[in-house]
Amino acid sequence: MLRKAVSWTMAPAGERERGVILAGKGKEKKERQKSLMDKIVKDPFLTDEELSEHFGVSIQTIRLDRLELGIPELRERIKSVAEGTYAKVRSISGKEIVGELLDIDLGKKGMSMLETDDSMAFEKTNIVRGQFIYAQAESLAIAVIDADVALIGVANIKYKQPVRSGQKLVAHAEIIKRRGNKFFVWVRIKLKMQEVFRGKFILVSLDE
Amino acid sequence: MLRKAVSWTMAPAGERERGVILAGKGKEKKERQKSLMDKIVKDPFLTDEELSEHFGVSIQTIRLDRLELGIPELRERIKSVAEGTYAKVRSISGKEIVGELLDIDLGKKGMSMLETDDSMAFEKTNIVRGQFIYAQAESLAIAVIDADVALIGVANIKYKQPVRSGQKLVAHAEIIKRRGNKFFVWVRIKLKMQEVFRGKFILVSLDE
DNA sequence: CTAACATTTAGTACCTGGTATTAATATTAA
DNA sequence: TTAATATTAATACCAGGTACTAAATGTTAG
Repeated sequence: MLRKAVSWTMAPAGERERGVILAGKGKEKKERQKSLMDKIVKDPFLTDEELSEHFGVSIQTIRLDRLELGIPELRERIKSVAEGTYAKVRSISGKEIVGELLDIDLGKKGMSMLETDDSMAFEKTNIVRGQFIYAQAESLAIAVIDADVALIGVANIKYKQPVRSGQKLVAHAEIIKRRGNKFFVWVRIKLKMQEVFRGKFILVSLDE
Repeated sequence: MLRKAVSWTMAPAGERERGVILAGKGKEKKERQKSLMDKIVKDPFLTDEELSEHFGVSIQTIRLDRLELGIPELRERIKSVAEGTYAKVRSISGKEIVGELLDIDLGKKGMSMLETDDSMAFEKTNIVRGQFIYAQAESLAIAVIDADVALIGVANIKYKQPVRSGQKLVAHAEIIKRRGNKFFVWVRIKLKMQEVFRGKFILVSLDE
């Protein structure tokens, strides 16, 4: 309908760049937007009102800026912070066993499966960090000990191949020796037929 | 007026045993509230509307329940999840390093501190799980390598003493040898003056 | 059976922190 | 002056609530 009015909001300054036209006011805008982006990244919990006070402009201007910069509203920002972190935290600190327990023969052996994902890997390479593979092995080793609580004494570990996120790891643990309250457990982790990790754990049962 | 119609949808056959109906109403409420609390704790992102559909009651009932149970509204729940994890998560998965980096001399050595807490320990014994100590060591070893990405090849580890939650661990890492893109790093973790962990990491830089 | 009570539902006004749209007003370069 | 750009304003609307009032519907004791 009123093409004129609409065309204003449809032509964001950052994309126009008609040579030398931009000066004075345009710079203020660019600087504000840069600073705005920065501020919101640092503190996603700021409302448009707080931002408008900080920059000394109207709320509408802040909203236009967010629109042009593609920054979502407060609630969406908070939500994504919450969602992004909710799952991760549970997986690393919530449970006792890392991965899914597939089979267990208490006091003898056990098997678990870990489906790796991006949150476990280095961003650039998609290679899963060692701590997650280690955690799978350690927690399975503890699980096979038929005792209420067990604790690692010594571990001797070898990472044989890098693992990429998305790959499924299957761990086998076997108690190979027992002396009193000390258990010697071998854990091998395979990716398909390839062994990617092996380690020897010496665990100490703390039961009386 | 609409009450009759609603009461139909309130009796989903399987759940209301006619024989026990005498003791009924009060227990239904208590059970629903217990279940509600549980559900919200597990998934804080549920709206009252979704909850009302799940329990087959009106939105108002859900709100009354929340009021009685002291459960805040959706936005407050999300906000507290976001706020609570915003700081923590950066250290465990957002950043590459576990613990706080105290000092670093890139390519030579580094030092980090990890304040252990209950979430890192076995509930019964308060003994910190090995994976967290390991993660501190591994991530520090990676941090001292002056390269964009590094990956663990082999690790030889010894846990010398159990650590209880609440104790502060100080890790020292030192590059002891370098051969091409392979780095040999020693990491020692101490609790006060006592050494609780030592390990040798062989890291491979993936930079071209 | 009925009155008293608990439980549940309905309806309304209001709140925050927005979106989307239209329009008016500065500012400024050419 | 004129046209483009930037800012502000005003309005209608939305989700997901709070707070409150009123009423309908069980439930149960007497």
